[in-house]
Amino acid sequence: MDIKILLVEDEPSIRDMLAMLLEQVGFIVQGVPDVQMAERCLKDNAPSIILLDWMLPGISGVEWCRRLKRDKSYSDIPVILVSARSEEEDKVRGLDVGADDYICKPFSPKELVARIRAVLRRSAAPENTERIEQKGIVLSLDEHRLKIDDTVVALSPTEYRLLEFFMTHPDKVYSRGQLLDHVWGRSTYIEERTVDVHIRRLRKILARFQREELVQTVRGFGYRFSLQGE
Amino acid sequence: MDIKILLVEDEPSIRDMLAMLLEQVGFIVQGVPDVQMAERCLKDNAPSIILLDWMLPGISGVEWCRRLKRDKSYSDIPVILVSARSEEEDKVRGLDVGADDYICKPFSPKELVARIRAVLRRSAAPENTERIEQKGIVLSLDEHRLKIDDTVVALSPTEYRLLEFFMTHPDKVYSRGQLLDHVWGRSTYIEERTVDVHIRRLRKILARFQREELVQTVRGFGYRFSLQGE
DNA sequence: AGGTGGTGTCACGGAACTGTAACAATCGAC
DNA sequence: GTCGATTGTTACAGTTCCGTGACACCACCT
Repeated sequence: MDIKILLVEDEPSIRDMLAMLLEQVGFIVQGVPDVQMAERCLKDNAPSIILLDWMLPGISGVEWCRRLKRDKSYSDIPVILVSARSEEEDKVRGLDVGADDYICKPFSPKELVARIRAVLRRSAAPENTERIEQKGIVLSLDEHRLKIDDTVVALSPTEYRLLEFFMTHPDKVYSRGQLLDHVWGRSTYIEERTVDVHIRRLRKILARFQREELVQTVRGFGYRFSLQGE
Repeated sequence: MDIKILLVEDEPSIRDMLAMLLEQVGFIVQGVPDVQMAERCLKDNAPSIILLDWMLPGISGVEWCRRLKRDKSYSDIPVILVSARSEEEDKVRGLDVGADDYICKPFSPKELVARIRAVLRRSAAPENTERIEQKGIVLSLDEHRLKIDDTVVALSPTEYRLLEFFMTHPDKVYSRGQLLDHVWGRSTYIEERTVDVHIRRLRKILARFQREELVQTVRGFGYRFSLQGE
């Protein structure tokens, strides 16, 4: 899961330093010096979060933040305001422009990273409160628990995701590549044969409850989770 | 049904801004600069909720909150404490004093409104009594006390809040990040692994009463407080 | 000042998980 | 039936994840 940060900071030395720091932690950083450039990146790159300097030449960061948050199409991108001044008035004004967090220079790298993670964590994840039931197999997503015939069954994370995907997409054939995309996530590079092994592991578990036939092989294409027998 | 907010904040600019913000959302706001004025409003207006600045001239917000919560006739009015960043560490004390929630400047308007609604919803719900009981474990919320098998057990504030959260949200998996949000509060930036340590401490206490299995690890996702065994 | 309890962080080690290779079994076309 | 292609199965090593104890720091109390 790639996280793209749009870093808006006019002072080149600071910008570069921050970019380096953030890339080192694993983020993908696009650094720009002003709001004009930032707006272009916004459309092209769809950043996950914006790190925005308070003071900027031309349109200030605060002002841009306010506009962003008013704009329906961008208001859900979290913004962290970065301020040089550490004084009261900033905090006060920080309130009403809709920034999701606020950090004052000087700050420690650790604090910055932690705050970015916290903001991202918060803005993501509307709570998942579903419950899938098929053939006596009950997957309750919020409890993260699998029950077959009223018996609790332990699953490894991958097995769980694989089964979840199958149960939400029954009776349809998926190639190994598609399964990798959906269960492992797009940007992973894994041997397709690995899917076979996980299918095997899942089957082994289902076999304990005479549900082996649910996961079917479609030779030459992939696998299918079939509710109607055969 | 109109919701009346009593806003206690000494700094006029902040007070006005908050008042405007809240009125815009549809609340009725009465803003006052200190505790003396606040007490008068309390009697005249019967506010639905109090938004209380931490630092106030004369009697501090914290102190007043403590008194309010001791006073039977007012203890059921919910209080949200508002604190400047520098006082962030005092969060624990804030909740110990009986405040229903706590929010740090700077915060987004969205967050503030969300918290007000959440607190109101919570205090309106009749199910939120001052007592939670599960499996022989009794949390008396008003006393901040824990009893297991009729034995009083000492808990640190964090342990208490963690257990309280678990007991009010049983059988559901929470990631470390979600636990940080709910138990430590948003606007904290703490290492996620710290959650592990507190889980460990809580388990250690529960183990003294053969309740270890209540707190379960869900590998790759988080933790769960499970009432149904296994 | 010194003591105490609470808290966040770190480092270490062990356990669980997972990808891969290697081999066995099966299928389908001829 | 034979043969190549495809899939099933197993073992194993590398990696990730989690539990645990230790420790430093801070607020508070005496």
